[in-house]
Amino acid sequence: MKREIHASVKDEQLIKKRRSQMIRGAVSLFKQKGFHRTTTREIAQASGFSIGTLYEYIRTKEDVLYLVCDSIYEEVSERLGRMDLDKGTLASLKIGISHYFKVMDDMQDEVLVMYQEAKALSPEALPYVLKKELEMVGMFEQLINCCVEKGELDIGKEHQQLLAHNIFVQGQMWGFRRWALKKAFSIDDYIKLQTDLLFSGIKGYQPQV
Amino acid sequence: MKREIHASVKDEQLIKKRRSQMIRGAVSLFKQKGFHRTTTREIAQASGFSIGTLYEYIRTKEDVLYLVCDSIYEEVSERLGRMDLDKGTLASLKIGISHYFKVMDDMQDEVLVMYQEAKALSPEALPYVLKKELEMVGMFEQLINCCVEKGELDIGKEHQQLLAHNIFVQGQMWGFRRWALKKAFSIDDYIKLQTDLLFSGIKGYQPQV
Amino acid sequence: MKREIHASVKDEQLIKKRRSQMIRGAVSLFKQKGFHRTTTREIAQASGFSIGTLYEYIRTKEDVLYLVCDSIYEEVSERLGRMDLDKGTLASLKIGISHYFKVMDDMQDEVLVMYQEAKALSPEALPYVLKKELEMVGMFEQLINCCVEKGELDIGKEHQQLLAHNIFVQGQMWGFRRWALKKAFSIDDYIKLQTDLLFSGIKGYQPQV
Amino acid sequence: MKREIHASVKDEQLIKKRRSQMIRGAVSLFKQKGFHRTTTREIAQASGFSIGTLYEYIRTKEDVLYLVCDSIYEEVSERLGRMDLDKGTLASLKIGISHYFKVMDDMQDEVLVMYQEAKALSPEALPYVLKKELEMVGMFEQLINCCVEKGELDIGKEHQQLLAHNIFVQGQMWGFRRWALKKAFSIDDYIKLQTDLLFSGIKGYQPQV
DNA sequence: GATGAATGAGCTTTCATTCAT
DNA sequence: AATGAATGAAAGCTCATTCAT
Repeated sequence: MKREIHASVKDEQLIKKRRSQMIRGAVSLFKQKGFHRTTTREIAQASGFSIGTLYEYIRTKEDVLYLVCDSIYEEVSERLGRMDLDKGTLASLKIGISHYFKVMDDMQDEVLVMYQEAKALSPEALPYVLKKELEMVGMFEQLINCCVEKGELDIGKEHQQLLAHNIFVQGQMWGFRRWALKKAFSIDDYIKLQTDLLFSGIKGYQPQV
Repeated sequence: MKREIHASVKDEQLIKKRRSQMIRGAVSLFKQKGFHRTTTREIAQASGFSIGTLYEYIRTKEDVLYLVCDSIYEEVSERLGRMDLDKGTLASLKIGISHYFKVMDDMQDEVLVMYQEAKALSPEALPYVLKKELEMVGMFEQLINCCVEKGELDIGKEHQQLLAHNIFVQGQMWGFRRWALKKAFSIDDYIKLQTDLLFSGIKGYQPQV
Repeated sequence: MKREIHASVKDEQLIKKRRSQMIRGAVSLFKQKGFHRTTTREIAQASGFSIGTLYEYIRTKEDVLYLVCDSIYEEVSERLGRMDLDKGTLASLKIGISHYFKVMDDMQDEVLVMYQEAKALSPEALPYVLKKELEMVGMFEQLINCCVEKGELDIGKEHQQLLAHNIFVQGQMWGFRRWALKKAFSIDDYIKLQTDLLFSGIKGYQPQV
Repeated sequence: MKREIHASVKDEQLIKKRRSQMIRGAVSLFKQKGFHRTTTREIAQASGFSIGTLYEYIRTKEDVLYLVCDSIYEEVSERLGRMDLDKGTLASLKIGISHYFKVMDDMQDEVLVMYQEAKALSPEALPYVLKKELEMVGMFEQLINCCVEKGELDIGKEHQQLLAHNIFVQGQMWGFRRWALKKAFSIDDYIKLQTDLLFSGIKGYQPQV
């Protein structure tokens, strides 16, 4: 599933180093002007090497986008992976959400970039990215499901699944709607308020059958 | 605030007609390939006229995007505007949400386009679009606030505001995450489940101070 | 030699009127932005009618340039034609020059336009314009030649011919170098000084054989 | 004052070479069809490289015109600069004029191009070109002024200034009126006759006060 | 392994001209 | 006779990609 991006250069160490320079440069450019308005020359320059060198490590401009997206998911996954998914307490769920939201806050720019540019990936690369997303949603589903199994939570399968999506989107939302949210809330406010809404719902309401 | 897009043609009736052809054509193309990968010639062709004619009704390619975004907001606003915002019952809030989600379902393609391409608008056009978004979020805030004032709901100002954002984003989410959601839910499922989650929260949870 | 510019309209009176509107509008535009940077739409607008009407009175954009050039020559010729070419006195030559320079001063804009844009005429139209120029140079030659024949002047055929060219060009020069000349001289200064230089030459010089 | 034309290429040697190819190609095209009727593709082709390469060495089509004008002035200035401006004898003035006219003869095409197209330069570039012209006129003024100071010539400041302009324009005139002058004169005839007219004036004339 | 000059397909936009009304 | 909407060839310019050094 994971696409191997072709490099002409053999030295794996070097590839890693150059690509990391590349990703850093590209994220900063994509953030400012988006993928389409950024030229390969600019990416090369921001990466600290020449256009010729850039093409020693990728085959097409889209490869850069893929590398960027991949690296972002990698980092998010990695940071979320540290959570204990199987505790099965509401407290641990709450901690998980809070942790995720904080990661999203740290990676605002990256999230924004991915959010806006991922659709520019080719039809071959897109599925991999979407799969990664589902994996992450899956983490929240697992977190929630454990609570249900431990009897801490009483919601159906479908509610669980949608809840996981909601949490995931609310994390991203902090990134892509920050033009509106940041005016009103700090990240800590945001975490507190979202948690309240998620957990307590709206008082007095009874779901109808 | 609203930008007037310049047309060389004088006949207002005709401008309206041609622009609506243009928007229809453009939405369908942007949906498939995005704004940047769509050429002006393709837009002209999809609109049913020549490239020369296209430019009689706009000045730049970006004008097309603006017209598309504007028309989408116009339609969404118009359809939401029919809701009764001041009833102040939970039932009316629920109906409002359901109504909004259904509009989002009807306009999936348009929403997706706007969602992904709005950021390609120039810095001059963007504020207008964002303002429109806030207006719509504002509608939900009002809907919620009425319930609070009528004593049907007991949540603070900030929770109200964030709740409005959440509802708004959940509507869009049905459009931009349909690759994942549609597999699991119909729009009616989606409405039912989201309403449940919004209103009942997660049973057993007590917000901490 | 003179090109008939085709008009779809029959009424000769009207053709004359419309074309004169056209020339007035075009001169003012060509002056500002040159022939190539002026659009036919602008010409139509400046003439007070629609683009469709413009094309009822010409066949191509170049026709407008031709009409402009022709009308300028017409006016210059007509005004110069009033001079008495056969008096044969130095005084009358001086008067002729002064008269011509004043015409050039009155018609600065037109002269500038013609000067800069005539070369844009098609190979078919150019000869007519050049012929007109030679006619005008010919007037000065005649003026000079009369003086020679009356014994007022003692210069050879070739000197006569070149002198006529010089006078002609010095008239135009007042138009096309006004960015430099106007800073230093009024038109009356200019006439006085040029006449001095033309007639007295440089004191103390003896032409060598 | 002098505009630096931007090049993407860094090798200064190469820039020089390519631009000289470019100027040669462009002059030949501008001569035939003028600046506006010449396309950038044609310029590239005439220069011996691709359109892409052309734009590595300039930013806009107008840059080509500027480079052409600049190079012409450079060459004319350089060749005139070799004259001894401070000798102060009529003979040296005569030699200067003759030298200048010969330069103009050698550079007929270039002069014609500059003459007809310079006005197409942008308002930012034009002043530089005009300044160059005044510098060259200034050379003749100096040449003349030395003669006056050495007592070889007896004309006032204003006559000196205008005389310099006349000489300058007569040089250009050999280029831009060659359609008429070449029929009658060789360059040597032209030099001889113009010198006669300039220096001896018209016999028998007495300037009036 | 690094460089950057060269390439040309392809893009947006303009505008002279036509023709149905 | 007048109008102005429609047309599309053609223009200027960009930029992803290649490849000789």
